[in-house]
Amino acid sequence: MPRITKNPQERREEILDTAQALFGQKGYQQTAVSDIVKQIGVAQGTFYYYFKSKEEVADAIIARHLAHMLEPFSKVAGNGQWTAYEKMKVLLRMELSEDKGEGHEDAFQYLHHENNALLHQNLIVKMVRSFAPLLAAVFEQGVREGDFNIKEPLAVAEFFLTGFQFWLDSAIFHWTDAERRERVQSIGSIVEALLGMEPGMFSANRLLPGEH
Amino acid sequence: MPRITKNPQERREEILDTAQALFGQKGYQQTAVSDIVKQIGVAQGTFYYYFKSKEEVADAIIARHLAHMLEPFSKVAGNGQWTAYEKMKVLLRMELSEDKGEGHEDAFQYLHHENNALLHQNLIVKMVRSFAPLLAAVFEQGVREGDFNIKEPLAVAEFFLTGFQFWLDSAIFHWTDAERRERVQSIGSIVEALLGMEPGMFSANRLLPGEH
Amino acid sequence: MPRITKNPQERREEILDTAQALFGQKGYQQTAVSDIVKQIGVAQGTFYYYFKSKEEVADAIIARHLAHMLEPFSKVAGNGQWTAYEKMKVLLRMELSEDKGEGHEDAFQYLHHENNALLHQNLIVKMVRSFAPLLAAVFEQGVREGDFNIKEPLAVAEFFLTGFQFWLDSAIFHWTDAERRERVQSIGSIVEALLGMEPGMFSANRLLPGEH
Amino acid sequence: MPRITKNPQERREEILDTAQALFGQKGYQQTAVSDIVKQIGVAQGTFYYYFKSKEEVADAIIARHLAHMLEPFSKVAGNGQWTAYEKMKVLLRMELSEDKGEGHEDAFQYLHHENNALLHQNLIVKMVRSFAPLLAAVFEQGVREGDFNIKEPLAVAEFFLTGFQFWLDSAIFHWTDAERRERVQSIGSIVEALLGMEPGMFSANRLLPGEH
DNA sequence: AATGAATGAGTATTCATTCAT
DNA sequence: TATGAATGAATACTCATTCAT
Repeated sequence: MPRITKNPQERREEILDTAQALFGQKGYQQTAVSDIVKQIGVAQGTFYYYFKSKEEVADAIIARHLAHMLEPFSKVAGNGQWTAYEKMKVLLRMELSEDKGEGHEDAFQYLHHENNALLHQNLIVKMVRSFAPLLAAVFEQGVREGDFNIKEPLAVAEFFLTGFQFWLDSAIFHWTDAERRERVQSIGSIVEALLGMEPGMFSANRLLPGEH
Repeated sequence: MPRITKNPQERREEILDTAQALFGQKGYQQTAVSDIVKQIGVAQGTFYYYFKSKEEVADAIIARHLAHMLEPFSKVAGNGQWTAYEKMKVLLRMELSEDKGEGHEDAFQYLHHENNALLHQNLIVKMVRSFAPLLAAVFEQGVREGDFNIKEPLAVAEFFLTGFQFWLDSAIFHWTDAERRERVQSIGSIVEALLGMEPGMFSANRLLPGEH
Repeated sequence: MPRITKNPQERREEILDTAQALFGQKGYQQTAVSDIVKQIGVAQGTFYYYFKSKEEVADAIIARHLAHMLEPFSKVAGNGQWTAYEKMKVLLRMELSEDKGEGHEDAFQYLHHENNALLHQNLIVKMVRSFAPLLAAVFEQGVREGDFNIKEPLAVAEFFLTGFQFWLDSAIFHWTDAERRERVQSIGSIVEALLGMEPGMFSANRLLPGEH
Repeated sequence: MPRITKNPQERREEILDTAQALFGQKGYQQTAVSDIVKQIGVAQGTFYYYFKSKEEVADAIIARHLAHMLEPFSKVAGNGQWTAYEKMKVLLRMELSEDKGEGHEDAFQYLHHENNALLHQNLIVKMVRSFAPLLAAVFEQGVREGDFNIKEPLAVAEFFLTGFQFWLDSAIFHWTDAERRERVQSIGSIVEALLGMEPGMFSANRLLPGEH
């Protein structure tokens, strides 16, 4: 009831953050707009002052998420110092680690709610489309450096990202923890094959935490 | 109003067929149970006499679809005469051909309705889970025959099926026809890499229609 | 909560009656569908089982109302015994009397709620369109009988009904009771003029209650 | 964002003009206050600085419209030179002509949007109330001049204006163009009857464009 | 085996209006 | 004069499912 005016930027983020949290707890469909505004303590209309629809919020969250993921990925992929082989090791480690850094694992858990499958699928599609060109460039670098042996780097990048993201997604495949771990163990040799490398270059013990 | 009694088997199929047709026209969510029964000309209650829920119908349709696809796949994979290399060529051709045989292309178009993404995702997951062991056996055969060079056949089979099914799905990736065709062209060399084969063994002209 | 099944005819009327009563108390727009079903004691869905929308209910009420009014009107207009002059006297008396018979004055009060102006306007338009041909036939009869002198009976009938219904409608013109009474007094001489009659044939004391 | 200060008179008119234009395009109810201010390029608050409510704007537009119509009407009705018969001919011609002069036909088209029926009805009621006394005076003049034969000139004026305005309104009666034209043809003889004149004095060819 | 009337939970969205600045 | 962020009330409609017959 008391009218609290905020910096529009701030208010927008506030709505985004709250929506994201609730989507994670109850799923997108199950979260009512009224849930969101009640939690923030603003009027229903305020929500619609900032976003045209509930869907637009979901899109904005995904876009934000995508940007968050793209940044470190492109930093590594575009690094001028490293060899392609080193980049791949880093990228794989990044993607495979459960812990994405300081608290981010919570921030994006919302996608793993089983009611968010569609949202999730859309995110993966967008990721593949935006990461693939960067990854293809790394592949090409690797070919020039003599470590990779590969034709059609862009197609392979897309195929790999697609398989990687969907296959290892427990929310999609309903893997148990053990099942997922087994599959993570196999990723190394799949990458080696796809990139035409010597076996063992991406052996699990070189990829998983604890290695250096 | 006229009460028409039918053979239960027949009535069940009638509901399944009608539901499938409508899912294809409007999508699963957008198809109301009332749409289905109205089209058939029976009462709402009749629907629930045969199925516990709308979801059960979707599951039944998917199961039916899965069975339809599994049959030719396992026939090829389990064939005692062919080499693994021959089997792979046939399987790839089967999956890549737009025309899945006698009229079936229509029967399963329903999955390509953009509102059926979730149904579609579920089908792919089930396909991967049931096809992978068969495909892995073919891989192992190929290794024994000296044509394939591969470790962890089951993991590779799963990974490949996942990538293949999701990546080439226009309803999921929103590919244009041209975009999809490009990607189909690249599949051959991806398979060669994954199976550790000589380049060119699965070149597009050996896979696509017209080759023998 | 107890499920009470009724004869569909009966249930339909029940909804219509309740809606009409509420429209009269609060106006069409101000009456929520939930108000209607709560009053009856059925579920929201029951309403929509019988009517596609709230508007359809309003239309049905108006149609019913129109039928109720058309019946006595056409009985008089089509009577084989009376002269046109006698018919006109009876019709004018009917329309001018506040009391439309056995309790009907309540039943159709809903239109006079100021929030029902649009509904009301639609009803008048429909009335004019359906009464005019009957009235024109009476005019023609009067001409044949030598009492009326009139060209273009249909146009005059439409014009007269329109003027009559709108002008004397207190909800539209916001007349006070006194203002309306004055105007009712003048109707007789207007009719005389329109029908080309001798003055005094429809003098107020021949039209209003108390006369015979 | 740039704050543009204008002459208050000007700004007020700007709002009125814009609102009128939008009411004509989408109807009163369908036009949101936000539509109006967006079109002008001012803030929501500015609207409410000039008008207490959306309804007040509608009232102001109608009042303006009424004034525009009243002026020529009263000029003719109050003219000292003409006979009542001449005045009536001019007035009828004015009202029946599709083209109300220099571009005004566009300015008031808004009323003919079918969603403005209520606005329209209100305007007609106000017109009747303000034109009737002027018209009654003309009737009385005609009686004195021996051309009209009429009792109760005010009542007849009100009745005539009401019938005329509602009956010939295509937005209210949903007349087709042809239907409306037929009715316009009949107006002359209705006026003759109401004013107790000789037939033919207001024959269509004396009223419609082309006559002098 | 079939009917069909009845249930009832569930919510995104609009928009006129206010008010602190 | 003007801004624009914030308010908050208000509701028609869908549809999967049930159940008495």
